[in-house]
Amino acid sequence: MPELPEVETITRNLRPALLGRQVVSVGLFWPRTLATPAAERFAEQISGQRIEQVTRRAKYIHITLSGGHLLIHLRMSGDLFMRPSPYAAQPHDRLHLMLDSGETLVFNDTRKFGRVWLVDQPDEVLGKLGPEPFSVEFSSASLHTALQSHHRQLKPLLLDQSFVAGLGNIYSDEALHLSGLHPLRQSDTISYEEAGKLFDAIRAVLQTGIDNNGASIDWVYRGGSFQNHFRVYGRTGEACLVCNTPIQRIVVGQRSTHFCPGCQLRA
DNA sequence: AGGGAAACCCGAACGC
DNA sequence: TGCGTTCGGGTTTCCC
Repeated sequence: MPELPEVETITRNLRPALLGRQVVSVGLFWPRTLATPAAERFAEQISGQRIEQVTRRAKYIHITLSGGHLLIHLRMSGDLFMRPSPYAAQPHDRLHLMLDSGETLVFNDTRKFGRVWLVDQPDEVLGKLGPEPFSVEFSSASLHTALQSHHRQLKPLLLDQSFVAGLGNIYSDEALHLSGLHPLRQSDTISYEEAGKLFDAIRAVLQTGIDNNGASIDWVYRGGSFQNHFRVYGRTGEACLVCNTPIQRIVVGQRSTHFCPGCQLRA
């Protein structure tokens, strides 16, 4: 389930194989993968375009083309990788982009949640995203202000991509534990000092994830090792690494939430 | 405005 | 063993 560190890793790995290449042709095996535009026009619109930039914004992979922008969201089970052409479609392959390099960019997605956009303006897709966690716009002070401006539980707020962009279920749980904050705390009760701890924790868990090439969870994304550093995620009933209290699992906003009742007081 | 639920999906895990 | 059921995960959309 690619979150920011996993997407960062995938983007970094793909960039050298994509930069400067031209899209020769397209294979589309699950039309609903295309969020926009219409499937029948996608191939003709993207063919012949050159890849000028490969970056990441939140959990989106942003491929700047000579005449547009390709945005890819892997959602739960999506994966993106290069294979030598010609490449016969494998189970769960949704989209192939054949490049002039003799390689094919493969979008494989078991659960069909992933989406691809081809737009003129990236903001059509990225416009509502909140601050990038590592940007200068995101600071201890801005986080505190933003927390004060809502009356919401911390966990769902961290998952809200318009609040801060890129945190998923795993990294939210990890950040809350690292900062010692209960997932059900109301955002407007967070002090300036606590906001500072949360800010540091968000950056720390994401950076550790990136340093470990992301986390290998499920059978989908592989390669990273951050799962070996989880403090609470998936450790229900196991001892907290800080205070030995058994990690508890609750459901918040339909999402499984892991926390330590010893370190993360609800007060 | 916030929160709950459903929808989109499928393989793994579980229950019998 | 084999079947049916439940679950999880990111995001959007709808409803209260």
